[in-house]
Amino acid sequence: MDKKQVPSSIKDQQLVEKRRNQMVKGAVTLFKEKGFHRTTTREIAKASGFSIGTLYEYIRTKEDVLFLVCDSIYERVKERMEQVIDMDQQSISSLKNAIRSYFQLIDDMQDEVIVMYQEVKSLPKDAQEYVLEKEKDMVHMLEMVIKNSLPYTLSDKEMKLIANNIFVQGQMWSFRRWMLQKDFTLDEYIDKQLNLLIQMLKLDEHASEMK
Amino acid sequence: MDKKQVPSSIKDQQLVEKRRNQMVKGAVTLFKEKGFHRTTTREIAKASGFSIGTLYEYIRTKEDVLFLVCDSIYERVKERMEQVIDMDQQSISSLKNAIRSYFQLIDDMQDEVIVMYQEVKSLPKDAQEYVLEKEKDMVHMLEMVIKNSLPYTLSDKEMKLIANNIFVQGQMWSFRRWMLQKDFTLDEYIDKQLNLLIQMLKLDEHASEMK
Amino acid sequence: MDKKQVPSSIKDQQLVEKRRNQMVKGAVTLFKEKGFHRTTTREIAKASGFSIGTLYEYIRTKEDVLFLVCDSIYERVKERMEQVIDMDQQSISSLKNAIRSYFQLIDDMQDEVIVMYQEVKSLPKDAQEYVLEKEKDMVHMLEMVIKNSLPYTLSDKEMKLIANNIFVQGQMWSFRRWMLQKDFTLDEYIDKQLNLLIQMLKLDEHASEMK
Amino acid sequence: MDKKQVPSSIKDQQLVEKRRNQMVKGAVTLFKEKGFHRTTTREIAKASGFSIGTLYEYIRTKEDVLFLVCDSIYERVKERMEQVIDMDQQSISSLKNAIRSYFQLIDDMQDEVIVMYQEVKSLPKDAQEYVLEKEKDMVHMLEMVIKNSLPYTLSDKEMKLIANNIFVQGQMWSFRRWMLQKDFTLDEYIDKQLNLLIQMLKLDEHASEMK
DNA sequence: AATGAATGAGCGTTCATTCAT
DNA sequence: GATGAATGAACGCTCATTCAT
Repeated sequence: MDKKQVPSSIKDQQLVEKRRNQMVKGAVTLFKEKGFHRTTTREIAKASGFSIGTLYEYIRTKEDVLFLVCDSIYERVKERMEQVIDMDQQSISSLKNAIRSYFQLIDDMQDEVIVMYQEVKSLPKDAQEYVLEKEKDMVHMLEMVIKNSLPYTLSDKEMKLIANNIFVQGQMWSFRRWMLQKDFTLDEYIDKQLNLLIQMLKLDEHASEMK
Repeated sequence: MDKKQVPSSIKDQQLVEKRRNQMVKGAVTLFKEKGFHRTTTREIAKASGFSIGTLYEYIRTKEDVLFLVCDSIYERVKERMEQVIDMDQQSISSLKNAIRSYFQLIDDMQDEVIVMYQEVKSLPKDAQEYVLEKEKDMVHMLEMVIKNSLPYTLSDKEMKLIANNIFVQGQMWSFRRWMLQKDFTLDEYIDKQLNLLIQMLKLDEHASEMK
Repeated sequence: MDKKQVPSSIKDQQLVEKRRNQMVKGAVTLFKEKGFHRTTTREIAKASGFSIGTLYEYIRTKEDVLFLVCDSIYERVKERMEQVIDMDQQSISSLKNAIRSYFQLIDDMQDEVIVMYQEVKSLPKDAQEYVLEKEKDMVHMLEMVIKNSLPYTLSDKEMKLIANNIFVQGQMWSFRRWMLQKDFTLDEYIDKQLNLLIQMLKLDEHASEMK
Repeated sequence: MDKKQVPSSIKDQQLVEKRRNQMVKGAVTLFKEKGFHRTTTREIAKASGFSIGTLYEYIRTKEDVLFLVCDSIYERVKERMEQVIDMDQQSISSLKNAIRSYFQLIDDMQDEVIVMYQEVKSLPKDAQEYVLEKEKDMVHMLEMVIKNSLPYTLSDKEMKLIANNIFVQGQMWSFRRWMLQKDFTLDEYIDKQLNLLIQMLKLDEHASEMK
């Protein structure tokens, strides 16, 4: 549950931060293109703008790079979700806005989402658990948004299920792009998914009442 | 769209078939355990019950094995879907049955679904497209089922979206098992997803009318 | 105490034997010239007459090569000692012959002795113990020879000490060659060491009596 | 034969001396534990209490450290031998005392002896020769002690041989500790070796006469 | 004089693939 | 048709050394 640390032999923490950002940026592109396993450490180093030796001053193993990438993605997703999701608001439109924002966020970070999606399983067990924990947090955020926006209550299980559905529908936009993105624009996709959601939650009727 | 061919240097087609079945059976287990990249051709040969030399009489590259595996999985999934999904029936309960069957099928083939899910991207581009085409077929089957079962019509796009949602909800049961399978039994999961679907499609009211 | 086994992925045991002999032969020369650490696996492969890939079909790690080298040296030394040392004979001249043979053997295998001497400590702990055990056996052989040849008895400790002294004096001929071999010919060295030994054991007086 | 110099870019000779002492002290411990090759320059720097950059201000190469270590060990051994060995005394007991002191000295410096023993061969050729020269000096000291203590004369070659034997018997106490030190206490070892020596030199009879 | 980030040649090892038997 | 020994390109990683600060 604690912030998992990847040790570095460099002392200057600011530099570590900076170099790792370069690294993650370079690695995401590569991982997206060829996957984690087909990407070599030398390629990562090159894409990051430094030598293989320098790369290894900031990580211990290739898997550390993957962890850093995953961690950074989640961090950024979570950060943006927090900015965008107002969990106090209690209205259908705030729910819609939150979900719309989440979908837009996923669209923004398509490459990252795809990488995460396909490569988490290449992480060592403990890193995998750490990352999964973060995913739970994010699903939980969606859960809260729905809960607070509904004019009625749902069982915990139902909440959980719906949150998972939405969460996966977001990711689906990225990893099933070959199927979806030639038939839908992002806005279309969002609108249609929201409509279905609204129907599912029977919010259309209430909407008139509340609005 | 044609049946993609993996060439073999062995003439006897029956033997080729037989050996490849052994191969797929052995490989699935290995891929499931350690993923495609961490599995060696020697391990595949051993698990298949023949030597590395023999393995290469029936395939050209390691990726051929992956293709064979993916192809076989899709074939089996599709086959079972065809058995189970009656696309002529026009009723809510037949819709429910179809989807229930699909979810059960996914539960049955969890390991295979995960392998497919995580390794398709390791396939060469052309094999990837071939396999994706099969996935489209399967989504299309779901689409047809819904279409035929609805007492009203939906736009093609909506149909497609709903079919994709259901399709992914099925897969989600496998690849998000760490999140879902400790909170839900399979039946619970199916029931709740079906309820949500029914609500979403506003079939609950019609249900009384129709049945 | 068991014959420690280095596993090979090659099945044909005769071939394994043959290849490992090539390997040991090539490696000894290299290790003598540059030491274990400065010798690369590629150099070993080349000196053995096969590719790096083939090398690794017959061993697991570089340290295995060192172990094979050490083991083979001890095996050969021991074998020759057994041939040469007649432990039943009870006479001063048989003692002399035995020790003379041992010294000649060491001279023959100078390179090997030096390698063993300098590199055992690079072996993994368990291999080290195994090899040391063999050394004990050899010292023990010397002990027996002395014991059987003496017309009087010595305490076990004294026997052990003398055997160790002789054993090390043998090795000394190799690893202090820079000091000894420009002042002594082998025969001179042997004669003088034997004389000292005879005096030490007070065998010169008895000699007249016995002979 | 000259004092071999390791150049430093630092001018202040006192500082050079001081830093190199730190360096040697740190390095001996490390070499003892893991050998020269398995010890990294970073570890040496750390154990010496300064940074890797600073380390390289006082040496040119890693091998320089090894040379400094070997040199320092020999210096200390020689120094102590000089303190302890009275080369003017002419008696058996002074011979015994000298050799006893030498053995005790070796016991004191076991780790250092082992380091020296196993790593000299890693020194560059010229440094090796320089160090070997020092060893010759030490053997020569033993030679002188024996020569002066004997009531009769021996040929130079015999002297040399005996001195070498004693020298190596000393070292043997360290590098064959696994064999000797569980069977002998240091005093036992010394006593027994001395007895054998006395017998070898036929000093037991003379002893009564002289003393 | 001291630091430590950067470098890259070079290491040990793996494994997909080939081909003589 | 089956075997498995042989190959070598390529990988992940290390570490002695340099040099700007």
